[in-house]
Amino acid sequence: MTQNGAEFRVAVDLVVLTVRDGTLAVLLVRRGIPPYRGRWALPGGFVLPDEDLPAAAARELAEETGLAGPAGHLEQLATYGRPARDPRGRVVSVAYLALLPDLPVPVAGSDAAAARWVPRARIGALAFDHARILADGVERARAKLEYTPLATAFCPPEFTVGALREVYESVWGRPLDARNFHRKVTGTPGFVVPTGGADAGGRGRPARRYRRGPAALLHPPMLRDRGDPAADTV
Amino acid sequence: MTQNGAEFRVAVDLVVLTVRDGTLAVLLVRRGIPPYRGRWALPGGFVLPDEDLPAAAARELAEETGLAGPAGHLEQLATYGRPARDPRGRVVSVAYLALLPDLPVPVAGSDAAAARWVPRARIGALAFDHARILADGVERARAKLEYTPLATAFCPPEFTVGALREVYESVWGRPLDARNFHRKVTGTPGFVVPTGGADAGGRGRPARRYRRGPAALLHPPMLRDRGDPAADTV
DNA sequence: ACTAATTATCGTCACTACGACGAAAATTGG
DNA sequence: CCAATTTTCGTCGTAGTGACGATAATTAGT
Repeated sequence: MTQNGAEFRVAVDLVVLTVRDGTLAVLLVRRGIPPYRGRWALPGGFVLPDEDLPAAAARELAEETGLAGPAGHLEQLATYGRPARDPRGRVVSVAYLALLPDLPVPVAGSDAAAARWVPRARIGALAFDHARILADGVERARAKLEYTPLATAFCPPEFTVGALREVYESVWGRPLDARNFHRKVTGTPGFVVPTGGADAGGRGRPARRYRRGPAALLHPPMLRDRGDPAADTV
Repeated sequence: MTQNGAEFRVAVDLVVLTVRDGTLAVLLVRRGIPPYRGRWALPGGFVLPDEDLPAAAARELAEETGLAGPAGHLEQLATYGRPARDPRGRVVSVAYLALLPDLPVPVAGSDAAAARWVPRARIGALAFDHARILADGVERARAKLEYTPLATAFCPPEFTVGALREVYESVWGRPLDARNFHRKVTGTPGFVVPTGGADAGGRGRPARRYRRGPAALLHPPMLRDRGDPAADTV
């Protein structure tokens, strides 16, 4: 045990995901200052002296998206602290994963430079070790769709089974059978509850609307086939 | 985004688990200095100025157990940073989860005060927020037994199906059917591979010996019933 | 208005996996 | 030699799933 610790700065970085136009998109900001000036990076910033970690993550999320309400989902992802990960010095970054519905288009930088939704397939080099953090975040999201009703965090409060299926397909990167998916979602207790309304205006038969159900875990889980590791277009 | 971060100290704390005598046990140390002097705590310490986080965790684990080799399992758990969690000041702790076979009895403090395996059911109040960290670690271990071959990390290199079942029963806190467990373990591709040897000396029929197989994930997972939330004797 | 295309929803069927349990094999302890 | 114990192999009924057929309810096109 070391008696006295060295001094570090602590940051939070956010992996903010949404589903737009049938693909997984990530919220990125373009850095306006060195290091990595001009490079795309995950939104984030330093933790304030008396600020709790989840509060810091929520604050950064609100600053970057203009969203404050309890919509979506926010959870701690992992912590990254390689000594050389930040050229400014020893910075330990606690990464958070946020899942949001598409609607709240990021208010282009209330603070930082331009913030944009970037489809995951078109992301190039990122600043710092953010590529790794992003990869970990996407994998976490993919895994959690299996055994939690978290996919609903990508949807507005009311949604259709088809919209929920689009979330799964976008995040997992593979098509699902609409009929089996419908059976699974409506048959798993507590996953979704019907609101009574219907969703007119679409092309085909109007779909019933649902809200997120009370279940915290899906039983049994909805397993993705890992036999054929999804063609992951990075 | 905040321009300059405040200064923090960064620690690693370890949730070290093993299975002894059919129960889950946790490695604890008795604090020799304030704060919480005399209280039991998770082993841990400050990260060195140029040390990577996994390296710090591995170092503390080696210091506390005398174990250096690649036996067992070590993974990052979560990070705890409540402003008031340490009376000495702002300390952010990155917790790691370690799973070890029973054999390496902790060398009673090469550095800290007494280190001991404590059965989980007999743990009282812990220092800092270590009770919460421990609870998170146990839940992580429980969950990972479902979909990974991680239970083998609690076993020596060669083990029997019965020993592996004891691990599951100890960690989950509920009995499993020996016949169905045997079918599942030997039938899941890559979970375990037979070594050819047998385990004489026990009471009943000698059991075949196995090694950990190449699989990283179990397909399909071995789900614990969550219907009846394990009588968790805390 | 009628038809084609489209999407949602309901059903069927075969197969896998699992829980509950029987039974045989192979040992130790008395 | 017998009882107890533990391992290992089977059996049976049921739940869950993938593949896919069929029907319902709408929009787009002619």
